Amino acid sequence: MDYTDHRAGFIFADIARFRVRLFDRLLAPHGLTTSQAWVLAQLFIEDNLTQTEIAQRMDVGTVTVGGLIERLEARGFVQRKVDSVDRRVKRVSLKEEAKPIGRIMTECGKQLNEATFVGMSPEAAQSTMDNMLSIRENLLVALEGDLDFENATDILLKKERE
Amino acid sequence: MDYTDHRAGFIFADIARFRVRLFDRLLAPHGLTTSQAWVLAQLFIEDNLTQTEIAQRMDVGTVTVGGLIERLEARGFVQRKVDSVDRRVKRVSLKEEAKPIGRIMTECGKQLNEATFVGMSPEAAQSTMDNMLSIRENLLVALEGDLDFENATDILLKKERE
DNA sequence: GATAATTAATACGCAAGCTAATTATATTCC
DNA sequence: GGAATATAATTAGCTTGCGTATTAATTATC
Repeated sequence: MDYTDHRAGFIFADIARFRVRLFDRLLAPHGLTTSQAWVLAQLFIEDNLTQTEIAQRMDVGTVTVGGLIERLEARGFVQRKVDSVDRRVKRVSLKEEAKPIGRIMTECGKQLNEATFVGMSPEAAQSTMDNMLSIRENLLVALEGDLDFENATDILLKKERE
Repeated sequence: MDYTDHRAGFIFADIARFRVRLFDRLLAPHGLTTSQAWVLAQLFIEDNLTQTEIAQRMDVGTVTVGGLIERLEARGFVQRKVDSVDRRVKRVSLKEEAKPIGRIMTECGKQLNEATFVGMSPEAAQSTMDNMLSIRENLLVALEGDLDFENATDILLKKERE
């Protein structure tokens, strides 16, 4: 399939959806979803973060993070405490119950990655990831670049005039 | 970043999310969302499909497709008619109002792909898409393969016993 | 020191994706 | 022919993600 093919665009979405489906399956026995595990992963990297900090690191809205943490709190994995200095912020910290989850998440991630790269050489897998990283940066630039996209309708009209 | 890095997993999700955000922005002036455009794309390829057929082609549940088509119908882009032979099925067809949307979608997709592959050689872009296609197939196999994943907890316990 | 602007979190609503359960129709198998 | 099975679509409920507006608290400005 040519990479400019319009169907190519859906491959990115498909892969993400399929990976979430698989990871959800792997995590379900432990009462976790993919996104919730993602939040926990942030806290394993650095604990006691603000909700806004977590949202920034995940490139997601504060509202979304708020909901995720609410469910994680209900399941007893994390706790929220109002910051003593700035009473607007709530700091999220891992509870003891969450500690064993870390290794499970790592193991599930490993299995998912194995399934993802089946039949590919380590070199091919690595170069794909490198390119994916570039693509991610490109998209971030496009998103922050205040949408320098030209209106599609305008372009079409212009073409017709030619 | 090493491709076995656990953060690598989030790149797939990030790219998909970012691309949807951008595509939604491009389509918003035309009253369409990314997923709705995806449905229309199926109908441009072949019109008068069953909801189940659309769901199969999109690798999505029939419920999701039902909702998407309901909104597309409300916007006047498609219509649903009960099949004359089998009254259980509803056939979805494009209305005249949807026809001009086709070229707009193509143009938006082109812009999105350009933003995606900025700074990459056509060869790199093509090989990335080839690899992505393999990955997509791998994940489909894993999904349909009735979950041959071993329970992560069991694996961890086994390792501890060693 | 009061007022304005900023910031953190939340409430609310929409769209999308999933599962499970329901309804209506077809098909298959005694 | 009639019961069991299968299929198409829908309903209802959950999680996630986004946008906008609101509330509470802090910081900046005059």
